[in-house]
Amino acid sequence: MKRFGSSDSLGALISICAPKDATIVNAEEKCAETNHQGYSKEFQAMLDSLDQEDCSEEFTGKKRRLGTDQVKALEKYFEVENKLEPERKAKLADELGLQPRQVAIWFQNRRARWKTKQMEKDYSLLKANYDSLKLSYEALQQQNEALRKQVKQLKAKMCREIEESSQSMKEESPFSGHESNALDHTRENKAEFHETYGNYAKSKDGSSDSDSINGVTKEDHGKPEFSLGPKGLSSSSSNSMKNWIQISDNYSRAFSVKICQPQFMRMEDQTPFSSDESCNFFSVDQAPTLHWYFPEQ
DNA sequence: TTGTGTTTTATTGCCTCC
DNA sequence: GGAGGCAATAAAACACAA
Repeated sequence: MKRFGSSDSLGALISICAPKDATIVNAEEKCAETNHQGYSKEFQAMLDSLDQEDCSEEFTGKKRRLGTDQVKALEKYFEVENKLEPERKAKLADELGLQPRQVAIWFQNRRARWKTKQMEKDYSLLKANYDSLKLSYEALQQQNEALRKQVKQLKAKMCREIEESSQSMKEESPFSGHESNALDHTRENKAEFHETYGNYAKSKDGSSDSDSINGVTKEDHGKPEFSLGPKGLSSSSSNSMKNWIQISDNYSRAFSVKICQPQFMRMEDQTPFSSDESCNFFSVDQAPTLHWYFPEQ
């Protein structure tokens, strides 16, 4: 039933369309039937009463388009249900004066068209979503870029400030010479300090040096001012030394602790110095290290 | 009128389901 | 194995610009 070529279709057409109560018959079928002999008088009379206009078009075996009303009716049925039950198909074919096969083919083609349109709709929807997403992405990218620039500027500014403060400390330092000289001076001064202040502590209460820390007794902590010793260092230079030590101490607390513990943080994330932007402010050439301050470490 | 692109109808071959 | 669906395709009908 499903398979028939164009030669078969005429025979199938004739066999199908021996209508008992058909009111509408396709012109193609009508013409075919007209040419066929052996129908009852009643059927022949019905055929004769059919629209002569349609029959005047000689059937050439070519395709014919469905009528507007037929298409409208089929569309209406398609809206309700896009697949046909065999009974419904037969009924519809009967109502519209078409072969059941024609109805089936029409539905099949209609489903194909619907699918294509649906795919186009889906594509448009997806494209719209994609475009919207792309716009958001680009906006975020621009925002990201602006923030990166800002971070870069802030890093540079911070570096400059650190460099400036480092420079000012360098100028303020009593050890303007090479670091090794500074270290020598420090050791020398420390020895003097030990000698002088240690003796002072001993002479004061006769106690041993055990209560003193690096020559400074517990009681001496918090003293507003003290002298490093009578030999070689004046009062003003010792003040300067004390200030330098204080500044350096604060400085090391403020920066070196973080910088010397890279295992706890990502430098590029948590310090203003990325690997390529580091100011190297602890380098020998630029600023004094604090080795001299704790030579035993 | 004609060439060309689009739409519609119909066929074919393959697949799945019962 | 038959019925029916689907994808691919052929071919006719139609629309329209040149």
